[in-house]
Amino acid sequence: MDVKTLCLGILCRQDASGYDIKKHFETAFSHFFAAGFGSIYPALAELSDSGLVTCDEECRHGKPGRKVYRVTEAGRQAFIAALRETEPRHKVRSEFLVLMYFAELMSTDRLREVLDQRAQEIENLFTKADEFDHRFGDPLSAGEQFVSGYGRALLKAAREYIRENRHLVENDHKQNLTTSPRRIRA
Amino acid sequence: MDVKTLCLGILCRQDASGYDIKKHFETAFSHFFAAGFGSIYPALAELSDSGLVTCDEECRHGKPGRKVYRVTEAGRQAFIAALRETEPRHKVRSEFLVLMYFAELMSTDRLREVLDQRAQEIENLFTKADEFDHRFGDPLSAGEQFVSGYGRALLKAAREYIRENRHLVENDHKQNLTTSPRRIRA
DNA sequence: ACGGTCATGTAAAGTGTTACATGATTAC
DNA sequence: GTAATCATGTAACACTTTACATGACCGT
Repeated sequence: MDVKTLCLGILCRQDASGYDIKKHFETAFSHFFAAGFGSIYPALAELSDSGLVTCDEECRHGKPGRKVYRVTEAGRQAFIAALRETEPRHKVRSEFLVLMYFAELMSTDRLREVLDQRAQEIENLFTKADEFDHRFGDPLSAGEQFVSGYGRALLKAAREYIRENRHLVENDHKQNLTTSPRRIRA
Repeated sequence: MDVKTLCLGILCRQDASGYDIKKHFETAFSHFFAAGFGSIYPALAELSDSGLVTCDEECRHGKPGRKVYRVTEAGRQAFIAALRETEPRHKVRSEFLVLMYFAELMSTDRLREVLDQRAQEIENLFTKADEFDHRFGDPLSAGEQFVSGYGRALLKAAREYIRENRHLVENDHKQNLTTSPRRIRA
């Protein structure tokens, strides 16, 4: 599922500008999807061209002019069709785990730094999740509740695991970094 | 961190062919990094060109000729440097969670199907993790243990969360899909 | 004044995915 | 015999990331 389709989905919930949509990615979608302006603005232009959304430009004396997009009936149907066809994949790409995997090739100091940084990042994500859940305004939909709880549950598991197992990599007393053992193919 | 660097890392542990490296991505790295042949083979060619690895081609009467790569001292140092400089990011891209987020726009049947599929996928990943841990041959390194345990811990959390919370989205009694409520910007 | 937020957009570069093309060997 | 696994590689395509370019408004 690409950014274009996600934008369409967000617009099925509420009218929004590109900037609003970016905010949505950073809050509601933060723990399972990322998108930058460089993906969002072209996506909105394409959606507009194909008639899946319409665009009202607010007149402002300044240059840019805030553009508020609204989904059309065709757009809504297209998104519902996309939901029917999308494979429910789930992919992780973790440089953090790569570093842990190669712990033997890293200094203890660097390992500690990386683990602390990751632990801190997890705490920040908890805070962000709290802010999202307790924002006032609309109550959370069932989907939002499920997804928010999911993120929280995995965050909790990650925090606990790191706390209890960081010693596995930190206490790894290394010999010589340049001659650490290599396996020979059988 | 790109596929090229990861290939270099894998080669710091053991000599391998492109095919072997693909296997490594599918087993040891499966829950935190993915790479296909279309990334791996060009990466190995580039590593070879820049002198970070050498290549022994096994002569075979057939055409392809298995190529076994070996890291050079320069390559080893380059990888260790990469480990020092790599930011410990951790990104998820989950179409599954996107679907859950938009549960209101999906039929209960489709939601059940998606949840069952995800649950099954998680079970498969547990099986794969077991196979990886209990393979004979080399015992797991500290890094491998940490990463394998991490994957397992998060898998467990995901399984439990889905079991206990799928009702949130499944029991969402929908009215009319085409006119479900939309929020208006404040 | 200055920093943060609001606001839009383009272009190039980087990276990965998919499909294609080929063929031997091994296990059932 | 036939399917799976072993084995390499290219080319086109899709998509995202990053850097650039611009500027108003609001709070302190």
